[in-house]
Amino acid sequence: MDETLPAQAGAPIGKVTLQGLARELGLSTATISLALRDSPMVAEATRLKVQEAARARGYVANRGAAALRTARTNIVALGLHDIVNPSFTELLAAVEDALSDAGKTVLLGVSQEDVERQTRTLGTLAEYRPDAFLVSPAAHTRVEDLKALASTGIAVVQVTREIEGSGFDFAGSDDVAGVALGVAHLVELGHRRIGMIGGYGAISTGRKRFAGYKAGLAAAGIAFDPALVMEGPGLRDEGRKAMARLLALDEPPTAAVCFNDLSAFGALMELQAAGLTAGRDFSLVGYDDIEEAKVWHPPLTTVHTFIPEYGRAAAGLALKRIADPGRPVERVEMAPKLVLRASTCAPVPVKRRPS
Amino acid sequence: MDETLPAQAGAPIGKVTLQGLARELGLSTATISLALRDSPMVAEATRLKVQEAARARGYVANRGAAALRTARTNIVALGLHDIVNPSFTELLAAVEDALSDAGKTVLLGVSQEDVERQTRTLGTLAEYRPDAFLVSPAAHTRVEDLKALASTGIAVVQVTREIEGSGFDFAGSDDVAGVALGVAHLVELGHRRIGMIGGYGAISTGRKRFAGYKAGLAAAGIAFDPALVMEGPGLRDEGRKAMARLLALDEPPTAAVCFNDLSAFGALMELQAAGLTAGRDFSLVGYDDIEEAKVWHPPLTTVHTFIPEYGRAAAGLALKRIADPGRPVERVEMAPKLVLRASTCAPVPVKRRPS
DNA sequence: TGTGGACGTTAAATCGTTTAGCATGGCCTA
DNA sequence: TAGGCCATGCTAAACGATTTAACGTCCACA
Repeated sequence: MDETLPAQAGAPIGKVTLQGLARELGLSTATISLALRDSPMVAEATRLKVQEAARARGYVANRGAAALRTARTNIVALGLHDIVNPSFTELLAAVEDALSDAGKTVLLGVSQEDVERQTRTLGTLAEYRPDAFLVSPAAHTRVEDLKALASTGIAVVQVTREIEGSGFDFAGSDDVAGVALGVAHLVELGHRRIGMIGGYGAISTGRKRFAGYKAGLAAAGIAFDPALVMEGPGLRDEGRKAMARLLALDEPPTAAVCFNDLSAFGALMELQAAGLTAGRDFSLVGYDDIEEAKVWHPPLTTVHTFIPEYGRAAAGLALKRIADPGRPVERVEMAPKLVLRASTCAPVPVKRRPS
Repeated sequence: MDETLPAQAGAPIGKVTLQGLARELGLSTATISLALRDSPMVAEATRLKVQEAARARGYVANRGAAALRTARTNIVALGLHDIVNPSFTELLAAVEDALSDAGKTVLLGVSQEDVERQTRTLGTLAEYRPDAFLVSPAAHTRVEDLKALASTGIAVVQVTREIEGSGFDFAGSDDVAGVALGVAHLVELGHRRIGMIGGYGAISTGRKRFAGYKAGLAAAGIAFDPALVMEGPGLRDEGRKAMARLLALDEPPTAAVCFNDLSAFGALMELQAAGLTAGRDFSLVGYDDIEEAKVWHPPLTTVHTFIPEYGRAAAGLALKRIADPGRPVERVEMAPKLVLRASTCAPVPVKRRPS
C-alpha cells in the first residue's frame, strides 16, 4: 500500500480466487468456474458479468488446483540428455512450439548423459504429474529405468534416441538409412577404405548409425574392417582424437563418415592441424546438418535429418497418446537426405606429414 | 492385471497416495507426511517404516497438491524470447543447471520475439504459480507488460535483456563496456571509420551496445557518423544485408563492430561474397563469443560475455528474491573480455569490386 | 501419589478448483 | 390448475497434500 500499483487500478495485491469472485458477485464457485470456461450451462448475461469481473480484478486461474481435481495438468515433461548440443536445441525449439500450440506447457529436465541424474530428474518431473513424458534417454539407460515412469500411467514417448524393447512410441530419423547414404556417396566417389568416427554402443543412435555404416559397406561389397571404427561420444574433442588415430594407422582410410556433425567438426580441425584439407586430401561426411555445418571451411557435406520435423512428430505422438492411452505403439522414422557440400572428393592416398 | 508389471513386484497400477499409505500402515496422513519429510517430530522407527513402505509401494509425491497447501511450487518459469539463437542455448543450459541444483524445476515458455505471444505465454506460465519468473523480454515489451506479472506477488528477474524502469533484478553483461572494448581494439589498429552492424532500439541490449559503440568512438575522439550504423535484429541475414549496405557507401568504413556474433557471421559471408577477406581487407569484431565464432574462417575476433556465468547469476538472484521478496533490487553486470582471433587487421581502404 | 514434561501421534482445517446431482422458479401444455 | 419440462444456478463432495493445536501416554521426580 506504500506505493500505487502500476497494474490495473484497484487490482488487489493478494490473490483473487474463484471463491473471491463468487462471494463478490453473489454467485457460487460452480457458476464462476463454468462461466469462465464458457459453459453453455450458464446464462449469457451471467457469463459476461463473470468474465468482466474476472478481468477487472485480475483473476489468474490456478492450474495446480484444477489439476488436482481433474487429474490433467496440461504439462508435458521433457527429459533431454543434453541441450547444449546444437542439434538438441533445434529439437527443443520444435517440441516447445508444437506443444504450446496444443495448449501444453513444457517442464524441462536435463540429465547430462548421466543415468543417475536422469532418474532423479525424471522422478522430480513425475511429481508434477505431467500428462506425458517426452524423453531422449541418457546413454546406458535400461528398459526398467523408463518403465518406472510408465507404471504411473503417464504417456511416454521417446525422441531421437530410444531404448529398444521399451515398447514406447518413438520419433527420430532413420539412422541406418542415413549413414548408409553417406557411405554410398563416398563409394560412388571411388572410396574403398572408409572409416567411421564417433558413435558407441551405449545409445540407440550409436548402434543404428554404426549399422548404417556396415550396411553401406556391405551394399558396396566392401569388407568391414574394425580397425577403421573409432568409437566415442559425439563431441568435438572425440572427433578430433578419432581422426588423429585414423591418420596414424599404417594404412589410413581415404574417407570417413561421422556419428554427427559435432564429431565431424572435430575431425575437420584435426585434418587442418595435420596440414590436410577435407574435400581435397580427405573426404568427410557429417550427420544431422546443423546450422554450423554450412559455414565450416570447407562447408561440410552431411546428412540432413529433419530434426524439427521429427520433434513436431514426437510432440504429436505424445498428444495422441494422452488422448488415447490404449492406442497401438507408433514409430515415426524420418528418411534423411544427403546434402552435398565441399568436404568430399575422389580418393587420395593420405601422405603422412614429415614431422 | 493382464500382464505382469516390470516395476516393483506388487506395485499397484493405480495411484499411491499419502492417505493410501496411512490406511495401510494404520497411521494418520499427518504422520506419513512428516515421516517422509524427515521431521524430528516422528519417531525414528516410524519414520523408517513409513519410508520403507513408500518405497515399496512406489509412492510418488504430488507436488501440485502440496503446492496448493504451501503456496510454493518449486517451479521457476523461464520466459525467453528465443531459444534457437545459440547464445540463448548456453543461457538456458546454465540456468536450468543452477536451478535444478537448488531443487527448482524449469517451466519453459518461448515468445519468439513477439510481445503478444509473450503475454499469452507468461499468462499461461503464471497459472502454474511459479515461485519466480526469469525473463528475457521480447522486443517492444513495455514496463506494464512485466509489471502485470509482479502484481501477483511472484518474484521477477530479468536476464540478458531488461526493461528499463521496471525495477526488477537483472543479470547480464556490461554491454556498453563490451562494445567499447571492440571499438578500442579497432582504434588501436588504426581504424577511424568504424561501422556498427545490427542492434536496434527496441531492446535494451541494442541500445546499450549502440551506446558502447558511441562511447568507444568518443573515447578515441572520433566523430559519430550515423551513416555507418546499420540497425536491425541480430540475425545472420540482417548482418549480411548490413554489410552489403556498408560496402555500398561512397566512403565505406574499414572496420565494423557487431551487435552479436550471429550478425557478424552474416557480415563475414557478405565480405566473402564480395571477394574480401576479414582480417586482411576489412576488420570485423563480433559480440558474445559463441562456440561457432572460433571455427569461422577466419576465426572471429569477438567480445566474450560470460553467458553461462550470468545465467547462473540470474538463477541466484531469483532464489534470493524468493527467499526474501523485500530485499533491495540487485543488478549483476558481468565485465566482458575481448578475444583476439583473426578477423581484424590494420585499416585497408575498401576497393570496390569491378562488377 | 500427584504433577509436569517430553514425546509421538492425530484430527481437522485448508489450499482453489471441478462436477455430479439437486433445487428453484417460470412457462407451457393438457 | 396440475403436471412436466427447461433453464439456470447452487450444494457439497472430492482431489492430495501440509500444518498446527491438541491429545494421550509414559516416565521421572518431588
